[in-house]
Amino acid sequence: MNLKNQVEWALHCCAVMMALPEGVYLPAKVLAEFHGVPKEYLSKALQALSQHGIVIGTLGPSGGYRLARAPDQISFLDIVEAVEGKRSTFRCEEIRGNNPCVPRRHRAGKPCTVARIMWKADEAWRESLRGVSLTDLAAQLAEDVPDDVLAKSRAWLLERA
Amino acid sequence: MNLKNQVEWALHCCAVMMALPEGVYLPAKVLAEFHGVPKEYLSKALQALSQHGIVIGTLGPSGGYRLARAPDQISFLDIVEAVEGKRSTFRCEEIRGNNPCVPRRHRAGKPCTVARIMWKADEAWRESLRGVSLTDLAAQLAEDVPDDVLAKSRAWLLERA
DNA sequence: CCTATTACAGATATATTTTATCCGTAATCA
DNA sequence: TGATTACGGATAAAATATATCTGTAATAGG
Repeated sequence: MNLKNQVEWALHCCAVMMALPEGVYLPAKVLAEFHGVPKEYLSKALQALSQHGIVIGTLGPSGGYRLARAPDQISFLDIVEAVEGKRSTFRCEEIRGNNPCVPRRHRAGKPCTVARIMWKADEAWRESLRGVSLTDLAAQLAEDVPDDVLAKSRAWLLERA
Repeated sequence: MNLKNQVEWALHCCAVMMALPEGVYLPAKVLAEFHGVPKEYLSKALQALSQHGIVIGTLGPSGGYRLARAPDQISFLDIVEAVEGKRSTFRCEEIRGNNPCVPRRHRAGKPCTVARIMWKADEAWRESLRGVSLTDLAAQLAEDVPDDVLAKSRAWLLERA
């Protein structure tokens, strides 16, 4: 079980887009080159972010993408769910219904006990992601990444925005 | 991103094996029929549980599987990891290394900031699963499942053990 | 000892999902 | 008008999940 690599790409793209001045858009082509990933496929992830209102895409020359709201209003969960979907990682196939001892009428009732436990763990995962905003990420990046790399990257991106 | 259906099967099988008296083994064939799932493929999951020391498999007639330790010593995480593996759901492909502004030498240092956050969420998921034992599951099942279904199921299984 | 039954390991096959790539369209800016 | 961009849909290739099949070794019971 793996998350799509698009999730990683989307997160890094959002991190990068935080550096954009007001009204400036970054083309998918530039984001793809910066991260060394295929442009066409990355575009699908960016479109998913756009459809979920996390980024804004504009057409034409000087078009591209930028964040749709302030970084502190965008959580990791927003981004992950936009790309990966909101469904739980655990699919309950209701195999308890195959128990030869349970009558067919017994359809209703609570969801499966096993599923409830798995879904709760899934919610813990989401809760953890919900608690981290892009602002939090920026703060961590400021600690982790050397200042010159940060500055050079900003310049590189703005040249191409 | 989905967990394997074998995870669901393995959890339900472990739930069922709690009902076994000392020294009694339940064949994969019976577990498969009880849950309405293909025997051959279920066997792979049971073998994974066996390899990880969660169940014990014995050969020959009257052979089969039983839990390797007390139910309160087996967590959901044990079972899930046995079938699904211990690797994080988030694969970091180190795309930060593709940044054209970062020199090649810069290999070392901390793991990627984005990855650390994703791995932390993964750990929250595991922590949640670690906190639920088979005993906890049994308690919940006692509440959720009607007594007669529980009794009939036990009888059905023991007939075939 | 013989036979039926079982777990187990490995090879193979099928289905589904992920990972792309390609193309046409519409919008936008110079 | 022409270059550039996002967007949507179709298609293709690769990886993974979902099985199935085979043979082997161990074991209980006759």
